[in-house]
Amino acid sequence: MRKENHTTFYNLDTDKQKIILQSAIVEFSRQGYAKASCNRIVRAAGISKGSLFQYFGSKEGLFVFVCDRFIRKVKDAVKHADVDGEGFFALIRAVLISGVDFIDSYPEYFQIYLKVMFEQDVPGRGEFLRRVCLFSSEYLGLACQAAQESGLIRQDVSTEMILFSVDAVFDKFFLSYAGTGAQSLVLHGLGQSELQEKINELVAILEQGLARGGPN
Amino acid sequence: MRKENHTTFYNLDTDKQKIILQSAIVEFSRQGYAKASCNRIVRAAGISKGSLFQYFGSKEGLFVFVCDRFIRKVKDAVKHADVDGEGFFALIRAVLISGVDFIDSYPEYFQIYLKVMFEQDVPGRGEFLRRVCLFSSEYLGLACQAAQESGLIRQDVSTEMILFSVDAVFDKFFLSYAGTGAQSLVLHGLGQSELQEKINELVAILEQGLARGGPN
DNA sequence: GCATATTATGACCAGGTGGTCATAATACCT
DNA sequence: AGGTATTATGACCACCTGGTCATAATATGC
Repeated sequence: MRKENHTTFYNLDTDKQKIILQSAIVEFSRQGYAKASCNRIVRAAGISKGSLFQYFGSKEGLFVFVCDRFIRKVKDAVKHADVDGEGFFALIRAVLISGVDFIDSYPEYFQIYLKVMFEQDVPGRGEFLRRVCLFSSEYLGLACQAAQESGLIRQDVSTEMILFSVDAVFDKFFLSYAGTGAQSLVLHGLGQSELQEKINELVAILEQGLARGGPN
Repeated sequence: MRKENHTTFYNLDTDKQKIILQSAIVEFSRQGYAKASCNRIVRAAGISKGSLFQYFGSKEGLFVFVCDRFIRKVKDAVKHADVDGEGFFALIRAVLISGVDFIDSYPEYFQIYLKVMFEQDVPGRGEFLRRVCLFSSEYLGLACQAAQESGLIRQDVSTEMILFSVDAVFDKFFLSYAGTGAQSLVLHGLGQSELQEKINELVAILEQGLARGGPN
């Protein structure tokens, strides 16, 4: 594998950089890693194959480059998410809303994330997932623990299982919103207020459970 | 595409049939549809390429054949699942347990299901998922509705969202159990009693919610 | 034993893949 | 303008893919 030369890539017009990156992102988001074709990427970007390999060295190098950009976007999104109100369930709401925002802003990136999640032999898969999910396992995990300790949520089940339940709801919610798979619940294309209504229902269930009767 | 000839396949020794099928199942479970290689399958099965195409006509034909077997196993599993006890949450427990049983019995089939779930351009994907998930969308959906109507579970949220929540927990539970992805909760390799304990916790959360205090 | 029908085989095909590299084009400096 | 360093290009490579088919092997019927 020839060594990549990111410098040459960065010397390009910003527009051309964007076109190339976007072509790669679209291809990876549609095909995942293994099925993605460098030929299609260069065709879409309007550059020669030699150039692509000059910039990124290999298919793997290009993919890692794209993933780095992705991670950067995720970090930005997490940083700028603001929790509206106090308490554990306000946090849950905030995460749901900022997740939806992220999918709206970068739908292709989200697709790449999903593809990588369920594809084997993707270069850097482990590290990539770890970094993307860092939020869940660390930030959210700590939040659950803190909420338990301060008595905001029940203490008679393990923090592990609390986090698991919250994650489960998040995962399926975002998956439904992105419209992937044969989902029963249609979230994609809903208006702001309708979506808010769905979130309220979901948090109500998470908070008070499915059993009959109110929260107390 | 030459027409397939299942008859010729069925005329084979039962053992040879099993070897061929198993080779295909293993390949599809590891690689999904697109990445799966007919060459690898025939090599693993110890038959010639021509024979495989004689039996099944095409890669797609082979895949559909494998999927049919899968569907049959799912139907059997659903049929033989017995609900221990009464009420909505006994049903939830039963589904979790029989799901775990299925994954133990047919781990490769479950992997194929996961792969198909998140892969595009898989022949018969839509119908396959519909048939596998028929249980969720129909049986379980009706059960939720019935439980609401008879007052077993709360009525102030939509049936749709109830089913959504239950599905979310199921999906992540089975995914964790199968050990796919970078899961925080380790379920795979747990003993019977430890697993039962996890299920109890999970159902408790589903039933009573995360908020402080008991179910009433 | 012979003739016929069925089944097995793998060399072969067109097309796609990631990757290379001699050559051409361009930019830059004096 | 001339010379040098950088960048762009696409024909080409080895390899793999799903699929075919003439031929060989085998089973069957008489």
